[in-house]
Amino acid sequence: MVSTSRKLQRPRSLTNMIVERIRSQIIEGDLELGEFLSENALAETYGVSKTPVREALLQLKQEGLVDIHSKRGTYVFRLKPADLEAVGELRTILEAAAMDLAIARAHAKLVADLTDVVGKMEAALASEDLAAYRRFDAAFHVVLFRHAGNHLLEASYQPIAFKVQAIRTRLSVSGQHNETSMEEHHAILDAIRERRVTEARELIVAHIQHTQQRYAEEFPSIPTLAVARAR
Amino acid sequence: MVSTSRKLQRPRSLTNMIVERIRSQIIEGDLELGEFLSENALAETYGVSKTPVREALLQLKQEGLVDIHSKRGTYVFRLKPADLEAVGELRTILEAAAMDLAIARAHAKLVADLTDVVGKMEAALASEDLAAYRRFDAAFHVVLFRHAGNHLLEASYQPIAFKVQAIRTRLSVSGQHNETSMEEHHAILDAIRERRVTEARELIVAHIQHTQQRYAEEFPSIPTLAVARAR
DNA sequence: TTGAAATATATAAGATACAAGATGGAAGAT
DNA sequence: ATCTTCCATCTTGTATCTTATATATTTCAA
Repeated sequence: MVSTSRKLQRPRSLTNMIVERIRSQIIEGDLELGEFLSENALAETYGVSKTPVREALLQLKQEGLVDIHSKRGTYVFRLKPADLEAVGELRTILEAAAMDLAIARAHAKLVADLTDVVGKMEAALASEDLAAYRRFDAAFHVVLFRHAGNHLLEASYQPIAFKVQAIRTRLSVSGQHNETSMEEHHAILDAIRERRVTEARELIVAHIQHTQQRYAEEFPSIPTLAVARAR
Repeated sequence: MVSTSRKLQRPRSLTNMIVERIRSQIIEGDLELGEFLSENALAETYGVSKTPVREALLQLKQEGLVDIHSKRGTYVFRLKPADLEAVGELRTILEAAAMDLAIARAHAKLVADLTDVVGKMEAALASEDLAAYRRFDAAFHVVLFRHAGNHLLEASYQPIAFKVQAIRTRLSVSGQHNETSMEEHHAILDAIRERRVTEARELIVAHIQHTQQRYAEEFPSIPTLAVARAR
């Protein structure tokens, strides 16, 4: 009995591992928007056959991270202005609902977890670790869903959650942005803690809309059209 | 120039065809809840190899219609009482939002399409074609999303839409049910037509909750646990 | 008789091989 | 010079074959 809490780490399937790696490359910005993803190349890169690669790409398609064109190939998703709006709108709908439910059903745990996450966001911001800040920002919103007590609602958020992360990576370059974001998260947490439900909902809706608006302003500057068909 | 509007019907992939066939079998009740779906058997049944079958099952998993247990097999989803509640809750959230948006963005088309669908529901009910009634009932709700002008919102509904259909097939046996349902759809359509937005939202929320409640009452009588592991 | 370990079998997961559609450029016709 | 057609090539889509794992069954010992 050497380790006390080793999870017995059941090896995940190759497909899952590849999904996670490609997804994180898209989220972190290591792959460009619109970049071509060759099954053969990916299989070779990861030292596996095309089968798990294909299945991974299929799953990423469901998550909205890649576009598969029949018999032509798979490409990292591209961001059109309309998508940005659609994402913001859907986030507003889902997150507001999730927050209501979470406050009603698991207030104590919700507050505890959010407080924890906000603390980590503070720390990341202080040490200027932007990648970490983005991850905790994502975690904040995921926590809302986790405590909403409806796994289907959580599942609905999943696809756009990744897309939101990918967008965030590519658009949040200005320093001002994160300062404002941090304040907004604090305000939301405070409202939740004190069960000011309507105010909390208004704050989170406003937060999402601010975020979308800032992104929309930066939008023209990003290389949406970058294709980078490297060979 | 023989035919004027033949679409040149590009043949879909085998995977898509199989997805559609299995999905419809689940929705229509030809496959029992919890029934085992063997890759080998399906491949043989449809006269294809296991690859497209696997990819089809993967997609059906995303739609929540099957559960895949790693290395053990794939089963038609099972309905637990908690799922029923979760589905209803999520429907409430999404459909209310979709309706608001659709009324704001495409009122004329929305009213036209809903009127059409309600007419067909009426006809199906009159001729006691229950299967058709269920399809148009599903169509009614899909129309709301189609006109909401947010393809991500529509995509969010997709997974539970099929599940709702599958549930409906298995639970709506009482005649009374459909009469009431018909009336509710009429009321919703009227409210939408006259742009009584809040009322329309209340009506559709109530409609969904009624539906869930009726299902919950019938629930004990259905063979959720039916496994039917035929060999 | 009971319980644990060994073994058998069924099943999916993955690798490899092959077929077929999509694309772009070259060659030929106008 | 420009447009069309054909063909080479690239890429996915599908089939077949092999391996690994989970579960049931059997066997053997206590």
